[in-house]
Order: sequence, then structure tokens, then C-alpha cells
Amino acid sequence: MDKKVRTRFAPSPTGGLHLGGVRTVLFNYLFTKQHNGEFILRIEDTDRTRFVQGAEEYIYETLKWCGLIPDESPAVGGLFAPYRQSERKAIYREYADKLVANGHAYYAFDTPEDLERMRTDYKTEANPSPRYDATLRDKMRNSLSLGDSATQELLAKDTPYVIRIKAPLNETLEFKDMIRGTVQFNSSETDDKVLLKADGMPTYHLAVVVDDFLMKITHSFRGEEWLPSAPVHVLLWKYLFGLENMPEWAHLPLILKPDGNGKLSKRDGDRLGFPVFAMNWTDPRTNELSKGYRELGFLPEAFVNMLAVLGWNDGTEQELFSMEELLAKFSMDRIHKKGAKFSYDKALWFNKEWIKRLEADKLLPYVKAQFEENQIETGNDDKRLLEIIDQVKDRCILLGDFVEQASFFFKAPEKIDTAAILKKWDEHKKIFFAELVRAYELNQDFHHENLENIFKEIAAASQIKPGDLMLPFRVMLVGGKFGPHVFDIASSIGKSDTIQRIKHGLSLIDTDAEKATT
RNA sequence: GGAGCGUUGGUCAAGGGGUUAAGACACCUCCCUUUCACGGAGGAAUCACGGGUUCGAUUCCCGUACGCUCUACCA
Repeated sequence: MDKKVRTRFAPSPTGGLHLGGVRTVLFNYLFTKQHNGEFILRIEDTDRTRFVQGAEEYIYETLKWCGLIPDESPAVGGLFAPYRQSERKAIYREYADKLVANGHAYYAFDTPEDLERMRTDYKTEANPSPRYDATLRDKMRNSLSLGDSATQELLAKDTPYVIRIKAPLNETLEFKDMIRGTVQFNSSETDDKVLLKADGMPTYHLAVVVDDFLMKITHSFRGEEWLPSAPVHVLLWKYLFGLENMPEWAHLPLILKPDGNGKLSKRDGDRLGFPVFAMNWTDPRTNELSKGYRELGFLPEAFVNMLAVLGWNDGTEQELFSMEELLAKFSMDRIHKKGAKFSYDKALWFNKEWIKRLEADKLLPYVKAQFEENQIETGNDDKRLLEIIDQVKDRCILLGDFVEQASFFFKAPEKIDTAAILKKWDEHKKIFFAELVRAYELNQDFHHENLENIFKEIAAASQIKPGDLMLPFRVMLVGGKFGPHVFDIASSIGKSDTIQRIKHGLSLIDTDAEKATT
């Protein structure tokens, strides 16, 4: 391949950027990077949607969070600007006119009602969805059926119209898909798709072909749902720029809903309780907020990893890939043809693995942010925080779990699970803890080994098994049955806090025990 | 209805004429841990169906079934 690889992604700014969209960019990005190519982000907006506040920025931010906007090619601007569809209206118009002039497209004056009528009038059992195609176009109001003079008259009167492609009969249309090999269609199966809408904006079909040509795109990635409209695009390439200049296509497999079948949608996320957007997304039409993976406590590394192996693997047992590893190992020919059902459980597993895998100092900023959000003061001692992260990160699935798993290092628990203690509580244990407090008060060395030794000595003297005392101790310190080793915690929070928490625990146990008896 | 695409455990999947058909998630059992996790060992569970080709088909070919996508002046 001697020509420079150039790829693009064209998100619509109205729909947010969901899992499938991010994965398309990811594969696109990996491929482009591997070929040392150039990646173009084009915004697929329309007159109606281009003013949606913050939608473009949202897309950039998502891609930045995932590490998918390469530094060397800026998001907007560059060699082939403008990249916003709404700013390229005149360009599309020019090519639509050219197609009409060459006889490959025509004006159609049908109103929405006309089209509706056509769909009901010609609907039969054998053909439940009639199309505007070679069999029907003579019966509709267009420049082909009306003739030149009538058409000119309508145009002169500013009658609204669209431009439709004139799909030929019985031609074999084929193209090579990077994932599926050669795909063939019969041109009779494609209908006369609208290329230029009445408002002067192009449809996706025209825009994608024109832009891919003008921006010299060599490889074009999109979801599998576009496969059925590929013949229209092949036709446009043939009429406008020559098939030899057509980029290679890759139709990526769909991401399917976890239960049942079908494409994963925003609704499924709401219904089953997991996000389908990388970041929080507020639908501009309904103002409805959908939670994002970022806000839910996912690491970008985990999110990207999870997406990468949804529809691709390297043929080994490896499942955990950093971006560097993906760049080294990704290849188009190992992308699956089959759509994959999304599994949130597996997504959580990836996050858990990445939290375990990342060094504490990489985790530090995330953990700090979590504590800040929950108004827990961690002080300025990063060294201590790093130690704590190392102690608890194995038990965290989401970044937010650090709050539950480590907040007691900084702050006495608000609630104590006294019920867990009271099941096996008695006077002897009460006395033990009173003695423990006294012993710890006198003690200067608050290292965990020493604390454990003192604890065990007193237990032995009281003739109670240490095991029966560990749980109450733990609950007093952290509030519940979880967390790292008790003596590590005691050592970390220090003498006065430890003693205070035991005392507080004892008084709570007393009051709750009374409540239980009355 | 039509066209295109697809079909290995519940899910993600490796493999691709002869295999005890990898591995992961989830589930279950046990071990470790005087908590919760992590970790370790094990278990249950799969080649859609029917025809070919072949000594032999999960693998190749042809059908069938099923599923999905599209069938908008949405992308």
C-alpha cells in the first residue's frame, strides 16, 4: 500500500457517543496508528442539530478520555476543513447537481403525504414495504415522470424538492469488505434514496461519499447496520469519482443487548441498570441524563480494554490489553463477523482487573477525587494514601468503592454493625476490650505486630479465643465485616483514634443491647 | 415480504478434517484468609438441523431452520 492511510469518524452530535460508536473509533484509531496514517473527525450535523449545546465538545471529551484523539491530528480543522457537515452544504449541492446533469439522479417533488400514500397504496402481503424505486418512480411526481418543461416550471415556482439517485436495473454491485470479504448486491434491490433533502442538506449517503473522496479517505469504518446501504454508496462512487478510488470498507459487528436479541440501545441500559455511554450524556431533546462509565467509576484503560475485546481477540488467552498492547496486537482480520451480546458483569470484571493492575500512584488522582466528592478529608500525606490504596485496591470493583473500602482510615465509621457483634457478646468480652484500651493507652509502639501481640496476650489472660474477639474489634474500627487486616488498620489510624473507636463501639453496644432486651 | 449478514457452553470466545473441543465472565463446591475481598484447586455446561464429500466432519460444500440489520427528506 503506497498511499497514505487516512481514516475518519463521523459522529452525529445529537445522539451522544455510545458503546458501539466508541468501539468504532477505537478500531479505526488502532488501524490508523498501526499504518502511521491520519485520522479525521468529521461532525455529521445538520441545520437542525448543529446548535445543540456542547454536543461536539462532548464527543471530543469522550474520545480524549479514552485516549483516542491522537495529538498529531486536531479534532477540528486541518487539511480538509471544514469538517462540519452543515458548513459544507454548497459542496454537496454541487455533486448532487452533477448527478442530475449526468442522468444518475433526478428531482422529486413528492410531499410527505404523497410518500405516505405510495406506501399504503402499494403495500401488499408480498411487499409490505414498497420502495421508491425503478418499478414505482414513473408513478410519482418527479422530473422523470413529469418531463422537462413541467419540471422547469415547478423549479421556477420554488416548489420544494429532493434529489434522488436513479438506481439502475440488474447491475451487480460489489465491494470488498475488510471483515467480510467480497459482498455482492443486485442494483435492482436498492431504491432511489434521497441524496439531497428539501432543506438543502445532504443525507448520509451523499455526504459520506463526497467527504470520503474530498478528504482522501482510504479506509472507512462503520457499524454493520450500514451494510444494506452500501450499494447506494458504491453506485455514487461509480457515478461520481470512479470505483477505483473507493476506500476499503469495514463493517463492524454489532453490540447486542445482554438479554434477548437485537442491537444494544440506550433503553436497554436504563432497563438493565448499566451505562451505554462513555461519559454522562444529557439528551438535548428530553433533557434526560444517562450515566456514563467515567462517572460510574470506570478507568479509561478498563473501558477501552472491554470494548476492544468485544468483537476482537488476538487468538491467545490474553484478555487484558493496554493501549500499547492493542496497538501491537490488533489486526483487522481477527475482528469477528458475529455481533456480541454485551455483558456488564464482564465490564465490571475488566475494571476490577485494571484497578488491581495499576500502580497505586496511577490510582491516586482518581481516589483523591472520590474522597473529595464524598467530603472525606485525606490530608496531605500522599505516602499514607498510597499505602492505603495498595491495601484495599484488590477489593475494589469501581473507583467509588475506595470510599467504602478506605474512608475509615480517615474518619470514624458513622454507623456500626452492632448486630454482628451482639450475636456473640458477653460481659467477658466487654471486660477484655476495657483492658485492651488500658493496655493500648500505655503502649508507645503502635506497629501492627506489637498491637497483635498485646491483643493476644490479654485474650489469653481472659481465656477467650482471639478469633472471637477479632470480629468485634474490626466492626468497632471500620463499622462492618470488611476491610484489610485489623491490626494494619489500627496501626494506620493511630493510638488515639483506635482507642476512641473502641470506646465508642462499647457504648453503642451497650445501648443497642439494652434496646434489644426491652 | 425482500435483500444482506450471521449461527461453538447461559454469555464472551479459541480451534478449523482425526483434539479428553482451550481460556474468560457468571454459577456451584472446596482450600487459603480468626472479616470482606484477592488468590488457589475442582465441578456442571457447547459445535442449530438435514444432506453430501471423506476412512473420518464441529471444521469443507449444498440446503433448511433460526436470529439480526436494513427496507425514512435518521444516522
